[in-house]
Amino acid sequence: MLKSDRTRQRILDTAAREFRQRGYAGTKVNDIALAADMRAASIYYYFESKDQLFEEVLKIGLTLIFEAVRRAVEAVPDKEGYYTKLLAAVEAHLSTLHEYGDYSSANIRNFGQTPNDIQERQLGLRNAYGEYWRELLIAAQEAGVLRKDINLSLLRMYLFGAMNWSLEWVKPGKLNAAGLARELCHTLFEK
Amino acid sequence: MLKSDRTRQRILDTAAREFRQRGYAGTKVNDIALAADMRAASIYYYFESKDQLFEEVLKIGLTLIFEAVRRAVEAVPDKEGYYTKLLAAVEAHLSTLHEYGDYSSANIRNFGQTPNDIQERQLGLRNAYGEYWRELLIAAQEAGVLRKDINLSLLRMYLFGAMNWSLEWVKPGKLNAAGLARELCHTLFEK
DNA sequence: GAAATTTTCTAATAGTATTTAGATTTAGGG
DNA sequence: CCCTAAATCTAAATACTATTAGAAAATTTC
Repeated sequence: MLKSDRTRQRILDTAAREFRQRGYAGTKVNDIALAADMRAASIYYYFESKDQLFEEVLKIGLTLIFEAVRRAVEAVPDKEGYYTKLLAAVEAHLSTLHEYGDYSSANIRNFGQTPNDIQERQLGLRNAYGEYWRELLIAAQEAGVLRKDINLSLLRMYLFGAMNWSLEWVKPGKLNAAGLARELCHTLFEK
Repeated sequence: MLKSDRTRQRILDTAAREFRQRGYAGTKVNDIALAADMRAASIYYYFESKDQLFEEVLKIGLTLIFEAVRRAVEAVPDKEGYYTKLLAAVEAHLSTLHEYGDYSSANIRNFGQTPNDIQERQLGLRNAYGEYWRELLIAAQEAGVLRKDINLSLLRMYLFGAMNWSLEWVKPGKLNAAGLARELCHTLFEK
């Protein structure tokens, strides 16, 4: 790996941490630079503006989760059924959410306070992820894992809320994604 | 009501809206002032600093919900049982959350990015609200409304997440708190 | 190991933010 | 109406912030 790529990655990691903790406007380019052990001007060698760096962090936060969930669901053999698929999806979402907690949290915490033009460029990805879950839940309901009288749109929103909120209360390093996922699915779905 | 009190309230309402939309650091005293139809300096007649104004908004956001939930639960006659009490609590949380959406959302969105000294002064209230729910859920479980094998700490966190996330997806003016509460309780609890 | 390229730094610019001081206006009671 | 106190404003002090230009240092290439 090129040095340049490692530096770029270090800036992104540091920026994610700062954006998570201090918010979009509360994070100063200088904070990121000092925490990454360089001067503010050097950031501009890798990113054309603070906004572009922020957008990149947002995108990574969601992309990592989406890909992990998709992989996890596809890895479940069809014969295992939809309860197992849902469990895998929830566990993948939770474990990636926390493994890349600075990116995910930077995204979740700040999205609603992000300038409109940035929000709009992120919407495609967001909607795609929502759509992926929508279809997963429909399939699960058709397979009998969810009662027919459950409102899937609501269920999906409740599920996102429950999962994402874990960033606010799970103590760092204390994550047991499998356990959390098992309990959540146990509460929400029927085997 | 005194003019002075109305102006103070107008500043608070405007500040809550701005803090919700732009975050703690992203909100400028001048933004609040202009949106409230005055000059920035006038804010300082009512609040000693931006921080103090922000703290006040945070506190209101949580206090209103706590009080509404407590009242709602107490209004349920004991003979109705704990499913009804839980339903009342969820509905009160949701409807207050949205009725004072700027305050609640300012609190929920920004708490994690708030400077430490402010966070610490808010913790008492937060913990008290958490404790209130903890006891409510314990009582419900003992009454048989929640299975004995459900982990109540987790359930409480999932419940908070599901409820609070609604601020991010319920369209303004489209809230049906009773419906949302019914569906959420239907999914999480057993009658 | 010298030249070329990449990376990082120092220093300056131009624009904004919070907060204070003190002047000015507004509102209400007598 | 006038006087006082409350409320608001203008203007300025002081301190930050994102970004750029161009020099300096480090790294890579030959």
